[in-house]
Amino acid sequence: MQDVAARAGVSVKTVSNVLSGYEHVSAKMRTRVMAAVDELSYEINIAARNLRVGRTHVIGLAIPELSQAYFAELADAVIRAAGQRGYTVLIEQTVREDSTEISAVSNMRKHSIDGLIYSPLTLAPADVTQLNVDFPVVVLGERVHGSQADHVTMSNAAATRAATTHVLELGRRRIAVLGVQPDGPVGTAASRLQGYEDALTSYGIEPDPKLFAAASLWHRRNGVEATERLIATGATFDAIVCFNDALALGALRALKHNGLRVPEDVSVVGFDDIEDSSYSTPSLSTISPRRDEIAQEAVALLVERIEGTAPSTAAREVVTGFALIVRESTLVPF
Amino acid sequence: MQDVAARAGVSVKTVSNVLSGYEHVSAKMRTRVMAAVDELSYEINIAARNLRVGRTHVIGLAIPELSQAYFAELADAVIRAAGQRGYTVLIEQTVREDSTEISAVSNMRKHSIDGLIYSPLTLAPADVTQLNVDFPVVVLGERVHGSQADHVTMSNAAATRAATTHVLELGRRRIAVLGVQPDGPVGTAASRLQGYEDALTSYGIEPDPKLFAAASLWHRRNGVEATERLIATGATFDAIVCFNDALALGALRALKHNGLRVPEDVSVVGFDDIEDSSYSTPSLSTISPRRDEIAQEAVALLVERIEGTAPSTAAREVVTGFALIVRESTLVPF
DNA sequence: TTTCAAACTTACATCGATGTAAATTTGTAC
DNA sequence: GTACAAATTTACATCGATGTAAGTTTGAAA
Repeated sequence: MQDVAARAGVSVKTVSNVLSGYEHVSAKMRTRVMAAVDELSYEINIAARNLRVGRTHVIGLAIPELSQAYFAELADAVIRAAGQRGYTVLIEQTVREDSTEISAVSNMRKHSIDGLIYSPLTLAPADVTQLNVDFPVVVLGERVHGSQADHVTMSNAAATRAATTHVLELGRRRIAVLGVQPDGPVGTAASRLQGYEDALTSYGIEPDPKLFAAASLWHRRNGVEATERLIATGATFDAIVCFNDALALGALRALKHNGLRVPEDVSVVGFDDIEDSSYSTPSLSTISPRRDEIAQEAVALLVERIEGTAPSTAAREVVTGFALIVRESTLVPF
Repeated sequence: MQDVAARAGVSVKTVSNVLSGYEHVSAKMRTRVMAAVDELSYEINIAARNLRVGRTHVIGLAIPELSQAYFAELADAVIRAAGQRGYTVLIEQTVREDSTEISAVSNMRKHSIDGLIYSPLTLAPADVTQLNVDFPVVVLGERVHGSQADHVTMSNAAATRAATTHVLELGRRRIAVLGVQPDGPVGTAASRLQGYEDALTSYGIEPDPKLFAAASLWHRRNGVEATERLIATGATFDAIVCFNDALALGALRALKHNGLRVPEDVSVVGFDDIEDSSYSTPSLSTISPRRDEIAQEAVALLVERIEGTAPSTAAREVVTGFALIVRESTLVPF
């Protein structure tokens, strides 16, 4: 920066002012400095700036696993949203095969991020309060009592109700549900189960625990296993509401394997609208969350906290929309 | 750090030595310092260390798109491999919808990473030499003449030859190929095309350009479109070798849509072994690269360069293995 | 007891930017 | 021509760690 200042014939501070976008800099100075910057192909030292300013313009994104399509697509959306605001994203995977440590942020990086977007999966969002970090956190998922953090969530209950109502309208009445948490209702799974039960109830149907298929993880594998188990119990069903698309794709696989046709014998509906859902055989009806909207809102809330421009210190909750996408897996009426 | 030193009754430098793992520190001192660290729940300031040391222990990973399953799974593997060596990964997406800029590393972050793992897709790896960065780079893909960078690659040609030979052994003879680059052979696509042609030739079959289905991008969408186009030309074929799984999954969809049965009428084989391939209908035969091996090798090479422990300055090339996974899409003999 | 290396301390410069505050120049309106 | 705000400069401290180099203590071997 010294060199640039010398070359442009201005002071070091002026160069700094130009590069950090200080308001009161004349256009003349700005061009002169930028010319010198170009000539010397100077690039500012981020580490020094970080040290001095105390900010890194990096935000963390804590997700269970990048290899799950939903989270990969979410990460993509968050990276783009953050990029628009001049922030870089550091991804932390919270489900790790190599250690028992499930801290959302490795201690090493605690002080190199300005804030965190935290997407817990089956974890109860109460864990958020245990994060114990000194930067702002935005949680993806419904707000829980006592949480100080901002939350961005979709209407899980309403969306699952819509999905369930959709198959009810097709005339299905024995509707299984896939993805129930075996250890009692928490977080996202609890809300989705609520939506499912509400829909049934409003059709005068009593939810039947025999049609609850548990899955602690929501991978394809678990969808296959849970569906096989459900079939093995001898329970009869004519539809499956799945708590995410991976489970649903696994279910499709297991149903076919057992000679059940989709959608003729069983309607299947998923949740997430990951890319695969459009291309599976049959293609999957699902709930499409507004991923970009979620990402934008989460980044916006977080950046407001980081930069101190949030209107109030009270925890906020943003609820994003969803859409029911009807594809082949629920196409044929009963 | 001052406070910790005072609390432990040692000098600041000793604290620094303990925390940075300096060799000549007695166990007594180490425990004493660590106790003080715990009591004050002190955490070292990364920004200051970065500034002083000139390293960040962050490596960049430049991939086309995180939302593509292959790259998400690769990123996952790289993050784990890097984590084992004490490095954090910063992901850069090189295909961006929002700008024309396709620089592998945004200038802002150029100086906050110690090295880069670069996975070009359709780009010719020659672009690597234009990267013009002052840190080491490891390229995923075959080494090109003149490249100074280390390369980690799988045997693309051999793997595609194996895939093609597999369908030849089933008795298929009119074998289409999906994913050919429309603008001439470059990079990965070129190697895979070579392997396909080699396999045909060794069976005494002349490659037929009418069976070349071009796709500039390798998404499911392009697989559908290219397959539809291929069918529309009226060309007859009894197998499709696809340059990646997304294309293959798109092809499965298009074939079904056109009343062609897989594997009875057409054998389909993919490349990458992404998770979906096991769960599609029919499940997809494919080439499984050793993703973990690729990630481990790439990180190892890069870290050696960063830390100056590489045995020589000459560019190295590591070739990783692969496996042919046979599933339903190539199950029935002709 | 002597000797020498390892362990540790001390003091200070340094990495490269930005904040502060006071001083000076420039520019515009009256 | 004066007044005043904006633009700019200057000088320096500072963010929090680590490298250097010289000096002191400790401990084990000769």
